[in-house]
Amino acid sequence: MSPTYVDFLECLFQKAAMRSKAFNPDDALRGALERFWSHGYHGTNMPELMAAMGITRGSFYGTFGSKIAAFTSAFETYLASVDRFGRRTVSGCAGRREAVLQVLTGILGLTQAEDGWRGCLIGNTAREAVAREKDIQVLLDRGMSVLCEIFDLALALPEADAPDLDPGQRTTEALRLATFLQGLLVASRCGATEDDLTRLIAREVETLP
Amino acid sequence: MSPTYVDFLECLFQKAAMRSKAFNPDDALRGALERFWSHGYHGTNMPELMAAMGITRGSFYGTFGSKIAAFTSAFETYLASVDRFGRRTVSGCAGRREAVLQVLTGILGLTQAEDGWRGCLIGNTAREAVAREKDIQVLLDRGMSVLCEIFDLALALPEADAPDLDPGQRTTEALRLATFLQGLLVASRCGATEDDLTRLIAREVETLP
DNA sequence: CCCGATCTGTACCAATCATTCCAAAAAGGA
DNA sequence: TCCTTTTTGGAATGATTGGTACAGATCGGG
Repeated sequence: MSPTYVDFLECLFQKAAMRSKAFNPDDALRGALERFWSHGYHGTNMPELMAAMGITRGSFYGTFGSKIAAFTSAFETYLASVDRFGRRTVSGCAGRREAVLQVLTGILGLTQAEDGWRGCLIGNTAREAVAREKDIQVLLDRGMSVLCEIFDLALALPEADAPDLDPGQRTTEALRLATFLQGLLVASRCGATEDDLTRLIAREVETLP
Repeated sequence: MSPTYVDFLECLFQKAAMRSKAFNPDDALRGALERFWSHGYHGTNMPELMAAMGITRGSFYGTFGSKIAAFTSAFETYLASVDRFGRRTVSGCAGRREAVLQVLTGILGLTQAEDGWRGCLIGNTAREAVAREKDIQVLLDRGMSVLCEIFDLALALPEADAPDLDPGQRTTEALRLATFLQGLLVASRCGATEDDLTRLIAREVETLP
């Protein structure tokens, strides 16, 4: 009997007695994200990175390949999380003002760990030398798009006593809010107090069309 | 005749046959600023820095002492320039809306060199690891204050068809504008087009109280 | 002219960078 | 238990970091 497609599939999926990994790559990636987020790409060296990931050299290079590759993966994880977080936040709100308020304070809250030093990984990376790399540039553009999309979703909610926004208006406002959010995170590292930030957000929500 | 105060002054100012420097320290500092501005602190190594300053190792360490000291001086230069630039811009405007528009577009213009990569040295530094240094933190706070002060000055101008702002209102609005400006510069590195930025600024000026 | 300070360039320092190699140890699958 | 894979950790890679030391060339002031 000649070998069949089933035999081929057997070969395709054969794991050949592979020992299961002792660490969870997703957990390790979350550790990497935590570190890159609070200390940046250049501010993280390999010993620190691998300590944050809970693995050693061999496992790191065997699984992730290089520092920049690990960063890219961690960045993707970050974007996916922000996206989920934003959508969940918006879906829990009734009106557009409330949604914008919740998203702004929510993301600002995410960034306040470590004495407000984490900031937003997108904005942080945008200022780093590594952002000159073309691959990273693509990630940054995607990051800003994710933020804009979330605000766009928030602005699509109806608001009592105010007419709905048309798509063009929404796009501009969404970009403005994403931009403002990035500014907030810079301000938080330049002496702005918690009170300042709250006041700025409130003012922003009030003047929303 | 006993030595007099004049003799002391002579000693005080005596240069002891010191040969005048062949380079202008201010020019060198401007070169350092140019480099730090576009490439950041960690993105600039000593050969690159000294090349940008137009001097060699001996002169550098003899005059500026260390990389971080040179950065600090360059940062001061930047703050002084922004301060002068902002005040001059405001003083050339009649109304508060015009002044804010001119300052925003003016500073944004400063930052657009090198394919928009320079950004604002204040915001750039805030995202770098070196910002954890206490001395640098002080500079950052001062930087944000300078920006706020300029916007405060702009907002103090009268505007036809709108009541003057009280000082408290001015302070909040100034912080908001400085924050927004920092966000603009992040956005400009994350795929926002020239047109986007112009639209954002216009929207900001329109909704000014 | 001459003394001393500045400039130039090279060689060197120890530390750190990301990365590779390897051998021994540990552990899961059969 | 045996085999294979993964993990571990030390050693070493070559490149680069900021900083120092020092020679000789250069030049300005007295």
